[in-house]
Amino acid sequence: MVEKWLEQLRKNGYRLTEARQAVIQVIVKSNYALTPFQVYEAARAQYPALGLVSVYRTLEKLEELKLIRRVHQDCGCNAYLPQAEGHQHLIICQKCGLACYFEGDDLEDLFTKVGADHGYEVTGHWLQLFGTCAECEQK
Amino acid sequence: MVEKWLEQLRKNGYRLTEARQAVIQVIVKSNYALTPFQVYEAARAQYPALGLVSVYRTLEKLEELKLIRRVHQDCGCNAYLPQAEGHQHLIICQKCGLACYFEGDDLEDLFTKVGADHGYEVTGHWLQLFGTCAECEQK
DNA sequence: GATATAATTGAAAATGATTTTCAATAGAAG
DNA sequence: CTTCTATTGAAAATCATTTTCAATTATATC
Repeated sequence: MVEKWLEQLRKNGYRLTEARQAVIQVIVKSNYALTPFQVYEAARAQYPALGLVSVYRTLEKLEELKLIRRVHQDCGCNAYLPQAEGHQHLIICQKCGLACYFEGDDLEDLFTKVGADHGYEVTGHWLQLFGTCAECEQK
Repeated sequence: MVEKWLEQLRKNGYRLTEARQAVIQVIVKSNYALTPFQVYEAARAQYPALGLVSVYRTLEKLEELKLIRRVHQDCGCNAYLPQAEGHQHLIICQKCGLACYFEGDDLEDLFTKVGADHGYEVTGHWLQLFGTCAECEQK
């Protein structure tokens, strides 16, 4: 998976630097939305010379290549998750932050219709569920 | 409508100041999500002594009383709209920003089920549609 | 491998939005 | 009208993010 991301960077003319690899390593396999600072802290374990600025710049490129996506929440809109394949939506646990994707193909038509009923040509949507994950539910 | 909001403020022990009335007047009837600065600029037409800080403080209280809600978009997450009655979702025109609410009662069950399929107890959701409004469509 | 060159880096400064501080002001109640 | 306290606007502080810039380093070429 890391390889795929590195390949994407290379294919688009970006260099494979230590800073970028450290950032990717942290976020590529995360089930939790991470802020730039959280990525910074975690990635410094592997590459202590890393600067926070490079985290911002790397996240920007990964988002541009659609390898990650920004996650919006009440508590802030500056956290990132790996982007899912195809068209998927998020469920996020409000206790521990565990994130999980689900398919939502069947919703598209519904949204198009609802929009049309109100005079809008629907071109996109945001859907995100909040709840409690199985593990947090037990406690 | 303005009266209802003022009543809500009074009922909760807040004073009815000129600053607050100016802010309310601007946002209460808006079909467009407004940033604190946009509210500030518009409200100063009515009450020139208004400070930006008071706009922030008033928006905070209106949100707390659930009279307005924050709107998240790619271009920023600091704009506000009047809150709709009951459980409604938003459609926003990507060209002019015109916002419109629609009912979404029938979606609740679906979301609960999708969550359960992934081991989550769903407690809330965000749904927002993006598109082009009828007027912008013509151009 | 050594070299050239342009992208990338980290640190520091700048920016922009938001929050806090504080003395002055003005609602609300008596 | 007076008292009391919430609220105000201005200025300063804060926080996340972006820009600037000289030094570094990945990559292509020799």
